[in-house]
Amino acid sequence: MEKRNLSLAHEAMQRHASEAERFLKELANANRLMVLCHLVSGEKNVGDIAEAVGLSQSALSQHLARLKDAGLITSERRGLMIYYRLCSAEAQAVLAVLQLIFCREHP
Amino acid sequence: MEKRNLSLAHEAMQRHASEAERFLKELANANRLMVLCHLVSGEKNVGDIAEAVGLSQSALSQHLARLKDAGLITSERRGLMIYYRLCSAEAQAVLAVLQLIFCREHP
DNA sequence: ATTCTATTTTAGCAATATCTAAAATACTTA
DNA sequence: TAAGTATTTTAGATATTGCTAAAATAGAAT
Repeated sequence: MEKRNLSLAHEAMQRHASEAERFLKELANANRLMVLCHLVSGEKNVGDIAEAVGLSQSALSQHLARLKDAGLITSERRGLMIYYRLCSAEAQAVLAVLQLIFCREHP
Repeated sequence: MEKRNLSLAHEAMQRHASEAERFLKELANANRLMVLCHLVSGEKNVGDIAEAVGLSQSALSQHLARLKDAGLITSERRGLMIYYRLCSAEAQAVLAVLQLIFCREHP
């Protein structure tokens, strides 16, 4: 039973690690991080985000689709524009830690 | 001065985001995450880690070299074996958050 | 010195990521 | 309905990732 427990623990660890990997890969990109940081202060439309982040609309749209597919953001159309907002508490938690680490005034 | 401040802020944000990206890319891999998690409980040699994580020594060695290069771990030879240990408070902080998110008993 | 054990390095390959440019879609307004 | 605006989708090019297999190193033991 010891061996079986160990391999069960190992499989659980692998499963958790794979989930964490999928999650972290969404964040591990400077442009997507900037998008998410901009969304922390409230919803924004694509054009506004593109300007803030400095990306072509097409490139940004692909990032947004990815983040939405991963469940980190949601979108809502109102008139011509489509507004995106953060919807993941987990992402917000990690963003907060990253901000402490990388966005200090005096590193 | 407004425009210049904005672009300064934007450049600072880009710099921070790029640093965070480099950091996150090191973590955004299930095998490296498992390595780091094993090192949280203290130093280990390569063979032990390879067995715990289930990777070939060569593949593991390449991951370890990467993590070391990124400043997340250090190594020390004692006799035949080389021991690795975690040396990044930042990595530990993020690992702690990830554990809360992904390693709960009841998700 | 030769051999053994632990680990690293190199080369090469298949899969993934990310951009640009061009075409397509969706809603609005004239 | 035609034209305009906002956004998405597709295609393709280039770079990066992460493995395996084979060769190279480093220190220990015989």
